[in-house]
Amino acid sequence: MRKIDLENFRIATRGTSREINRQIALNLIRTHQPISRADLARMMKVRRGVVTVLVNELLEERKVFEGTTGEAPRGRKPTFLYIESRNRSVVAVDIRVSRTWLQVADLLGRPLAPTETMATEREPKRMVQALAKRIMRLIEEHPEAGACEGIGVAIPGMVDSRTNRIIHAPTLGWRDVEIDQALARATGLPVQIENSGKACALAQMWMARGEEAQGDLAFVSVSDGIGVGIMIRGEIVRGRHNIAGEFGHVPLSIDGPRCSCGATGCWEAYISNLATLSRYFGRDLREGGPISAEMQAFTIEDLIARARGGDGRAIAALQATARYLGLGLASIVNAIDPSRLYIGGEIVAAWDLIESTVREAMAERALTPHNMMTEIRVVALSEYPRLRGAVALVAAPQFAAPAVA
Amino acid sequence: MRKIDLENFRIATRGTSREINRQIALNLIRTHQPISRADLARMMKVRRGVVTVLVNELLEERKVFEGTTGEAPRGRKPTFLYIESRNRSVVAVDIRVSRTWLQVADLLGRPLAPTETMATEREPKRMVQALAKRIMRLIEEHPEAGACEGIGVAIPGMVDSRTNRIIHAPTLGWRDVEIDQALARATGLPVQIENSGKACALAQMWMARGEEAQGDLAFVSVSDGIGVGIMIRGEIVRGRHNIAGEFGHVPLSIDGPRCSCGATGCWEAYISNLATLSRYFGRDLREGGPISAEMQAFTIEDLIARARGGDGRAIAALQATARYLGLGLASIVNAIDPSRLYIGGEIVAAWDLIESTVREAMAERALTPHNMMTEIRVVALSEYPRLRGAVALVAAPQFAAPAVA
DNA sequence: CCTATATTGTCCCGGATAAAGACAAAAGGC
DNA sequence: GCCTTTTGTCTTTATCCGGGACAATATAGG
Repeated sequence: MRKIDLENFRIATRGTSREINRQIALNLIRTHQPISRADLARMMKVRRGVVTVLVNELLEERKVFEGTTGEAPRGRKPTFLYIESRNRSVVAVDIRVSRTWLQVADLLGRPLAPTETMATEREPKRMVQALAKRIMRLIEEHPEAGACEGIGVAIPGMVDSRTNRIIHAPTLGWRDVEIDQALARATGLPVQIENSGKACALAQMWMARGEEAQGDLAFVSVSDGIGVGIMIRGEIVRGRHNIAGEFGHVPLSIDGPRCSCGATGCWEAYISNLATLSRYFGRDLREGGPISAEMQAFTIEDLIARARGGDGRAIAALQATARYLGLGLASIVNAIDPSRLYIGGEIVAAWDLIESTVREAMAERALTPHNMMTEIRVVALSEYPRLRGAVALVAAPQFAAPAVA
Repeated sequence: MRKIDLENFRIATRGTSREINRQIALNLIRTHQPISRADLARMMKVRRGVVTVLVNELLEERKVFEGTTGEAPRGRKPTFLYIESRNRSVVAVDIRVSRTWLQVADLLGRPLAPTETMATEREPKRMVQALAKRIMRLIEEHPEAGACEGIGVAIPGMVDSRTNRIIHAPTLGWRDVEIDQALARATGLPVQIENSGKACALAQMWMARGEEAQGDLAFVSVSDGIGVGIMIRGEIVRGRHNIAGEFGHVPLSIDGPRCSCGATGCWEAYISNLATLSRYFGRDLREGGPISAEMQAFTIEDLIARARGGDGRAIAALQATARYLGLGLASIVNAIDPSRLYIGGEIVAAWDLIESTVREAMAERALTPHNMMTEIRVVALSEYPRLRGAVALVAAPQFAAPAVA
């Protein structure tokens, strides 16, 4: 039951019904392709006549195309409909401190070329220039991908959803930076920019099929920082300043270790990669002492390898992180009660080692038996969730529900 | 940007546009009454002809009525439209351990009779009988209120939103209890039942005017327990099992005092009335020792009175609670980024004493300057937020946006 | 009192849409 | 060759928004 926003509503006009039904049809084709007009009509519970009209419009707009004719046990054979994803591509960009990843994908998120990387320039203007150059080259090198419909950029920081400015990206050291318009000018393409946690959550919702596409979800990315994106009723939870979802800075213990945000005892201070490595090297989490050269050169992947090799201290460090991960997940579960949690980040490579600890910790604090059992899905690094998120930034709006009432 | 729920969508039919526009008109009348057809047309940016048709339907359904003619500097005088709230009433019920409150109100939440109370029976079946009897008497005693359209019940516990069963109400000691159907049978009226935090949030959103009706909000009720309700995009955040919003059991410190939920260090364990009183009486929060007879007879109102009288220990206890209240609010602000926070409960009687402490603590952990400044509104006990919430349970659905796509 | 002007509310017609059903097209079985 | 089944298109009808005309009502000014 939704209240109508009386400061910002949209009257239904003559075209509204058509718009709604066309978008439903488009989405059913997206999730069920290949599909015939007759099947569409059955799913939508309308007459085939209506579907014919809707599909004709979608064909004319080149949003779908007619493919092969299918098989039927009797009667006329159906002509299959598909989303027009040929000749329509998206460039996805994932900017992080360590490196920047790029990918060309189609509108449904399927990669059209191997993932590439480039160095991340710390100076925003130089970064935009380098990025634009790289994107143009990428597009030229892949003419088979077809016309690029836009660039999606995932950023480890807060983005103003109205102006698209980067308000603050702590790890990059960017504050109040505008890159979307500069990038759009340099490439001549529309640019969508969003916080990476929110982008990941968006992709999980839009690219899921069947059961997984249902219900609310939270995406938790465990990396240098903790990125969280929340989808409720098919929408990103943004809040007033588009900074909702910062569960990384909800405390586990208000007098816990110091966090990069200035507060103490944030979840992030317990489970970031730095926190896990610090535990292994015996660095004082609470005071945040100097980082040794040895630790500097050591990655979370190295630590996981040592844990698999039987290194007791590595195992202990991982298990401690796992426990705190589970305790924090319980906070999300109690606050949002999502249907599913997605976990990404380097640490999922050790999921088989930590899963039981995570679940136990979560069960400790989850309020109800149902809550304790909340499904957890691991998103492997090889799935490039942030790049998929960046694709979704461009692709999802084309399939979104029309705003009405 | 919303994703269409493909398992549960609604096609637009011939009547859909009309349904949408009629509901927009109804809501504009609700928030702007008295209002003329011509003004409605201007607000909706449609021709007056369309409004005439919509309003005629609303008149026929007895949802609005034509009142006096207004004044105009020139030209034909407008006939004002009003929501039909005469002859349509709601019975609101707020069940709590200590007592049960009742009120008769009109559809817009305006009280039609003084609030009444009755004892709360601990046995559900007996409670339903007593409640039904009391409600029938209340309706008989107030024939001027008009036909009762339903009973709204606010409960300090978790309610299954599908079946309307009370899953667990810890303070009442109820577990898996069904009272809505029994109450409906006994009274012959439709019954809506909901968690009191969610009901309060619903009322704040639906009964607000102007600026206050905009944006997302969270309602925090500080009492025996901590009830939280969250409204995002005009909808209650329910989650999968209708238990979302339990920020009361998000920790401030995982090794903090024991909480009634079984976990330790929950926000509730720091700021519930019991926690504040325990601080005053020097009772060990961490171990949760026995409650002295003196403390048993002492209420939070008594403590506030002593603080106002200059009792240093009372002031300290209140300030400690205020600080923890602010720290927990920061969690909500970081997680949801609402436009406004509403605070209810007995402690708001001391708001002038604790406000600065609350805001300082909130600022300590809020992530951005904007976040720190999140508006806080105090809801006095005399406004009976839970009763208003119970009214909203019955009234709001009549004004809700039609579910489409 | 009459006229011009302004405002409100109603009515009618045209174009767009969904609903229902008829019809053509296509394929297999007897 | 005819019947049945299935797909997809086309036509008709009722509903609804969009636009404009028009009546009703009130004020200002001569």
